[in-house]
Amino acid sequence: MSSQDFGHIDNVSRADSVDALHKACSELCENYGFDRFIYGARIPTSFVKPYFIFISGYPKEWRDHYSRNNYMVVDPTVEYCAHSITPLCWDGESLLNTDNAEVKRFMSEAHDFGINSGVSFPLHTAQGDFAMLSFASEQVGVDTPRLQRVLPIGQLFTAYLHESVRRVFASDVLTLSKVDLTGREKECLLWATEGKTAWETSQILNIAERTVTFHLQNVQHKLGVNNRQQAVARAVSLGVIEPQFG
Amino acid sequence: MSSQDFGHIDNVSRADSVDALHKACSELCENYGFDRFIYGARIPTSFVKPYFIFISGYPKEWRDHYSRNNYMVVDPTVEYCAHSITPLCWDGESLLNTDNAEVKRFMSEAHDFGINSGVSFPLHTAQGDFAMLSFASEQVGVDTPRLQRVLPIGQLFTAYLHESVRRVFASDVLTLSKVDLTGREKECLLWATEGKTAWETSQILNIAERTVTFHLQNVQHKLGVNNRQQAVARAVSLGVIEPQFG
DNA sequence: TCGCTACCTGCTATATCTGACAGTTACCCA
DNA sequence: TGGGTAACTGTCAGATATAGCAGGTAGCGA
Repeated sequence: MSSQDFGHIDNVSRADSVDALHKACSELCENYGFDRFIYGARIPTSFVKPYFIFISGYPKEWRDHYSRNNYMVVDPTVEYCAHSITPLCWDGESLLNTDNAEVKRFMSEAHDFGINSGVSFPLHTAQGDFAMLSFASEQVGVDTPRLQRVLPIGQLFTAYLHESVRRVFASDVLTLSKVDLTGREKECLLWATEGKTAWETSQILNIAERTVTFHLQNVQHKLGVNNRQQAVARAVSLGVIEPQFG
Repeated sequence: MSSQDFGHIDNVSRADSVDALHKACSELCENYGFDRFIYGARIPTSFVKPYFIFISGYPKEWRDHYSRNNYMVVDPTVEYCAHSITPLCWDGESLLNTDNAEVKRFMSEAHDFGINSGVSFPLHTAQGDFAMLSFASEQVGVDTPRLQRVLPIGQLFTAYLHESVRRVFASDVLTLSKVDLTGREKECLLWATEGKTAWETSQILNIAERTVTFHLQNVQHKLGVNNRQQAVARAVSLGVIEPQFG
């Protein structure tokens, strides 16, 4: 861990364009002796069709092949990162020892594009975002010293990177979580997530049942959804409401 | 970043008891010149009454005072970490400059217990857990070099720590997310989160409306919930279903 | 062959939600 | 004083969910 690493963190924090973000990743990647990097994020705009953001330092041909074949659902590093919080050190060699034919094919094709080993950093946010940053090497087999060096800064860098991505990609999709509900709306929604009916909630809050449905209707409109269960799903996944501390 | 740091990571990864977890945190804390540490996690067993886990190296009196006053909802570090992904370096001095009287009181009371500055590492998981690890110092004002040293390893350590916590605290609350739904059940649930009615889902999946409600009923029973909206809320917050990659 | 699981379907009665009607009260700020 | 917002309430019709009844098929392993 050198003070130079904070230069990388600074750079990515200050980045104000996609190019600057790309450059920051690229520099860190190179600095730690990796050949390629790729960052990907999944924003839960919808469960069926979420929004994806990529910043790629991978070969374009491999990226095209990857998306054409919908490899996101096959890629074992994605599978791991989507459900974990600690970095994954991987190498094609050992991942080939799988009984899953699809994964096997995937890894051998990655090999053809010079992706042989690397490390992936998973990230999850309170707003339901899932992101990961991977550094890849042409080198076959694990290089423990290099991995040990990159692990701490990589984990930290990924967090700052994603923060900047949300800032730079200030598009509509990312402002969805900025719906602000009133206190009552949140309360009614909270009890709805707990499986209470409008009548039950009315008893809890000491108001009329009609009032509860009124607030929940307003929530539905604000979130732009069809019905109560979608409102609940959205609110939970976007972190609009969260488990209580009190 | 020294190779000794991986000793800390190793220790926490291998920990098989609360004491061992406590020891691992304590050692890292001391190693980086901090006086106190505390780890807290919120498990979304319920939105109204989630489950909390603490591993505390804070003074017992302060902890008691803290929980008696329900300071979790006041503590600005908790507020920050609950919604962010990057570490927070804080010092009582600057946090006293707030217009919020409650926060002001909180910080000055923390000061009385020797909590004057520190750093907090937030963590969020795909299973909806929120956790944070804080290191605190009696020293007033920020010590930049020390912070720069601890930032990378702290972020990484927090991830491994939380992973171990979930392993060690293998109680019922943590196994809730292990409900396994059948393929059809997940599909029906997925469309329910998208605001589709049972009839609409039946059209999408080319099955009878009755079959959709049948699967959703099974989901409700498996999750042990009262109705569809609670099923949706639970499934989303526990990560039982997630935004699609395909 | 038996038991288990996933998956599928029909009927009925009641509970609940949804949407559109039409309001009232209180508070804060310009 | 007017305008905005949050909170609150009522009625009614139609859509949807819930809960119980009672089934059927196909595949898989003991």
